[in-house]
Amino acid sequence: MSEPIRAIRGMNDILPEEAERWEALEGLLRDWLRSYGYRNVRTPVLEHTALFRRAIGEATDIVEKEMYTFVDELNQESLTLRPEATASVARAAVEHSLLYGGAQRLYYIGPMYRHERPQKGRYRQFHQVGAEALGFPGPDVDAELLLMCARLWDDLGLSGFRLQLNCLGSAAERAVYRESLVAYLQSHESDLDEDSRRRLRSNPLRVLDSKNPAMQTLIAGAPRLLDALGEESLKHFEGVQAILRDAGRQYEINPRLVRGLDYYNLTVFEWVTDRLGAQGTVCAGGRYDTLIEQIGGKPAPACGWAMGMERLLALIDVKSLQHDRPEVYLVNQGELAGQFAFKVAEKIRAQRISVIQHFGGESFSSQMKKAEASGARVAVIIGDDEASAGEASVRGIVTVQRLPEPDGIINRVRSQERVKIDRLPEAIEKILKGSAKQS
RNA sequence: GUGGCUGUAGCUCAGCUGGUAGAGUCCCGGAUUGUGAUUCCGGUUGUCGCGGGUUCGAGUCCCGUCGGCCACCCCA
Repeated sequence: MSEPIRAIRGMNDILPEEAERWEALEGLLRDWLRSYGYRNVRTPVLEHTALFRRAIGEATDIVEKEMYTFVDELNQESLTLRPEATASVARAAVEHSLLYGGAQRLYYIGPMYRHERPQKGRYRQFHQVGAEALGFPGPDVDAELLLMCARLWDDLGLSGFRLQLNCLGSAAERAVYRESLVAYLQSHESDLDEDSRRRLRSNPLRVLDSKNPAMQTLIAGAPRLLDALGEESLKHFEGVQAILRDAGRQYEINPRLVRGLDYYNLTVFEWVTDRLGAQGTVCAGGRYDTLIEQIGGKPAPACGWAMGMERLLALIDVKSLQHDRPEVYLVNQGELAGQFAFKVAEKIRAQRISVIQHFGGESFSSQMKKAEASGARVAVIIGDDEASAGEASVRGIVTVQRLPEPDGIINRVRSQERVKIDRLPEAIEKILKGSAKQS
């Protein structure tokens, strides 16, 4: 045997059992997004590297060390697997003049790629659902984007989320603040840890994000960005908060909430939970009013968030997303019956009833076991008898719990009907309706 | 990228201070020659992650390597 080829580290196969949960969640998310007027966009997973360098920022961790970037040998272009999709959506909006007809509410669902060491809630290929509201300047969209999340948590039965909010102001305000922060940090440079010293030069605001306990008193004493903001920024921030308060939604202001991507301004936020270990952020985003202009479009305000699908799924009760099961299992034995089974199966499927056709000619006994294990509610049974008569037997399947009966035998005598195949769909429907009533 | 823990059947795991690789589950056949539970009988599951070393002998000890998990870091 030759060496088996394995999947790439941090990139997971999603097998049927789990894929069913994914499909159920995706369906639910699409309905939810549509109910707020968000429309689907699908952009390529591969983009020119320059897009992310320009949008996310050269000095960010994502761009510096986490991107899957390679040169396409055929034409010597530098390409990158998208580490996030906001840049792509903005690019697509600019490229196709999507905002010409007014503001747009958009959403996407799909895989993203970051070369990080895998751990719980963090993979190299992971999936995000994201909403982007392009062309809306006011705090009302910011609030809508937050309130819709709150509603999703309610719909999914999830509790324990905390909403953290902050306001980053404008680029000009941050530049002024940055100077006072750098001055403060430099005066305490000897107390800074190695990471913070590096960031002091590259991205000083990120120092505030440090989780190092030894740094906390120093950070607490630093000048606050909120104090450096002008009237307009504060008014926008207050506008968002007013709507949240009015809706009765709790939030906390975290003045140290900075984001890892450079394009954010004004409102930034994170929904966090303590049920996921170290990767507790399930949804995060904010306003990015300068991004569209930065990538070459006509200036337009924008706001959005992204949610980690793997993290979301990890929080959702397994049972709340139901299994797919076929309606009919088609038992057949014998050569003639095997041929006839194809005709019977198609006859049933023509009525939009799902059928699993048994292959392999095992004993009736073992085929009936498989029928029950499949979760089907009806068994259609064909032997050569039925096949030569153009008929099929129909039998309801009752799922029995595995409890030992007093006499050791479970009575499974069920009515079994033998019908011409033209009458088969109605015979099946009758049983399906009957068992639906029972459950 | 750094650290800790970990790797035995498809899955869950046992395997003592080195001495012939095991159990449960799952799957298949039969008891039941055309029908689902339980039970019983029989059967298939393995380069013990990989490579090297020590030894008469390694699943077990040592070194390396790869994968997994968790944390740092980062973020969704």
